[in-house]
Formats: sequence, structure tokens, C-alpha cells
Amino acid sequence: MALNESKTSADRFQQMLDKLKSLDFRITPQRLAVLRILAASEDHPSAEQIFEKVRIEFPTTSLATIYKTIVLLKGLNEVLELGFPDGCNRYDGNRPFPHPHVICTGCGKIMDAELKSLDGLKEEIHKKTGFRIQHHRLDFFGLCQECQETM
Amino acid sequence: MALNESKTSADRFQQMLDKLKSLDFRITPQRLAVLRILAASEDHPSAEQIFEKVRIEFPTTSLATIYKTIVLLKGLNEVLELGFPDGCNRYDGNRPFPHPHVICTGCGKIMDAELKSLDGLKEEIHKKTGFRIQHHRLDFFGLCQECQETM
DNA sequence: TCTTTATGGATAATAGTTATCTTTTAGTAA
DNA sequence: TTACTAAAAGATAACTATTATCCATAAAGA
Repeated sequence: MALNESKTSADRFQQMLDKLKSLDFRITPQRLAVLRILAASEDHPSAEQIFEKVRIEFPTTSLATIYKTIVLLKGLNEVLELGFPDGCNRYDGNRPFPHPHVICTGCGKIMDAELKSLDGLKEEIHKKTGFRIQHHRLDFFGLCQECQETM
Repeated sequence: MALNESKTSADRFQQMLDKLKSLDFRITPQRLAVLRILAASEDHPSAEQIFEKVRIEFPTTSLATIYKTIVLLKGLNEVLELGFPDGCNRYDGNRPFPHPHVICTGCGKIMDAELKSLDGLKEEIHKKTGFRIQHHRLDFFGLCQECQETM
């Protein structure tokens, strides 16, 4: 399997769990729930959406706990944060590395995308600006096929 | 001159002013000040930074006026908003169309960049996802040359 | 079972932006 | 120049996702 290829939900869950264990973070039911949801989600959930899902199993969970877990996972590079200026950040626990996204301006859907030539762009930017590039963010905004038909 | 090539500050100012006039928006001293600052800035100022500059000339100006002017210009596609999730949005009045940026993670500097192959990427994304792409956002994060030397 | 201390829960605080409301003024016509 | 009117300015309250704070709880190891 290629490095960047998607793994099964169970694989990602185990991977994140192993990371937490290896660094001696405590394994709590709330953290396990967040891990499971992140590993299983293909739709880039928001903190609020994760919160609602966790609450089904653990109704006393606080939103602060969701945020604290996300901050932890971000620091361990186990979740990718897609920050948006309107204050609705979204999270990707399956591919926790920079990659292009396609965002529907009609329904808000966010999909992963792949582009071969991105490494070339990074090199081009480095040569032009002298910057030592660390990471990037690439979003395409437009109408998905469904929204094209209804608009 | 190529379409996307940068124009002089005076050209951009006149262009924005003409747009406002042609649509019968009122030409106020505050708006003129914001236009001048946006047209002259190469460093992608924040609303607060624009506010401070306007206040030198018009000390009674309100921050709300800055935001209202920015919203107006955004709607007329005369300024590009670079929204960031930490709530420090930046504005580009010189190239009010999507284009790549290089952002220094050391000093926060934001520079424009150019990439030939972006249109190709848009086409590639369209073919893969079926999305009708409207606009995009591409940021590269890394260390600028100065920050590389001091870190 | 006991102890320690990281973590959870509840909620206050933060900050950029937007909304609201009143006052002022740009643009126009007499 | 003056008067009129609607748009814009100014002041400030409201909004909201996220972060910080603080105390209670429970995970992990002995």
C-alpha cells in the first residue's frame, strides 16, 4: 500500500491509539470515542458534529473535551485541521497530511482530492521565493455535480 | 501589459474609484482613504492595520467603517480576502483574484506568488470530481530566507 | 485498594467580525 | 447657496467558535 493511501477505519483507529499509548497519554472512553469517529468519518466533521456523535454514547461529555482531544491529536499530527475564517473548522482523521480539497459552495460538502503535480509546485515556489516550504493548503471551491443540477 | 500583471498604485486606486462611481456608491473621504491604502499596500494588511492608517488622516474613523468598506469592495471583486481561522484576515487590493501566497511561519510575512500550472490543476480537478470550479485558495507555509538565517 | 496526577466537565473569557441604531453628510435639485 | 433625503459614518452591543480556568473525577501504576 502506498504511503498516502487511505487505510481502513480500524487501521486508523489503532494507529491513533498506539500513538497516544506510546506517548503515555491516558486512554479515556471520551478519547476513544473521538478517535473512533475521526477514523470512521469520510466527511470532514466539525467539532460540533463530533461532539454530537460522542454524546450519543456518552451524554455527559463536554464540548471542551472534544476540543482538547482535537488539539492533542493535531499536535501529534494525527488529525488535519481545515480551518475556515467563518469559524467552522473541519477535521480529517484519515489523511492527517496536507492534501487538496474540493469544497461545494452550494451544499458545503468537502471532498478529498489528489493531484500528482503538487510536489513540483512546492519546488517551483521554493526556487522563486527562497522559502523553505513546510506545508500547504489547497482548496478548490465550486459546485458539485448534484448542486449543478439543482441550480 | 498582461491581464494579471500588477498595476501602479494610482492605477488600482482609480480602477476601484471608477467602480464605486459607476455603481453610484457615495465617495466619502473614509472610502477614499481605504482605497488608497489598499491600492498602495504590498503587504496584505489586516483590517486593524488599515484602520490605523486611516486614523492618521481621519482620527474619528470607526473600525466598523473599515469593515463596511471592505465588505463592499469584496462584493465588487475589488479586494481579495485572505481569511485565516485564527481570525486575522488579510486583504489584497492589488490582485483581487485568487492567486498563490507564500506565508512565513516565522515572521508572518505574506507574499504573492505565481504558478504557471494552476489552470491545469483546475482542469484536472474538474475531470476527477465533476465539480464546476469557481475559485480556489492556495497557501504555502514555510520559512522565508531571513527567518531561515535566524532560526 | 490507594495514591497521584492527568483528564473531564462546566463555564467564563477571548477576539475578530457583524448587526443595530442614531447622527452626519454626500449628492442633487431648486 | 440652501434644502432635502437617503446613504454612509460612528459608537457600541451582539455574535460565535475556540480557549482558558478551575475544580471534580477517574486512569494507571504500586
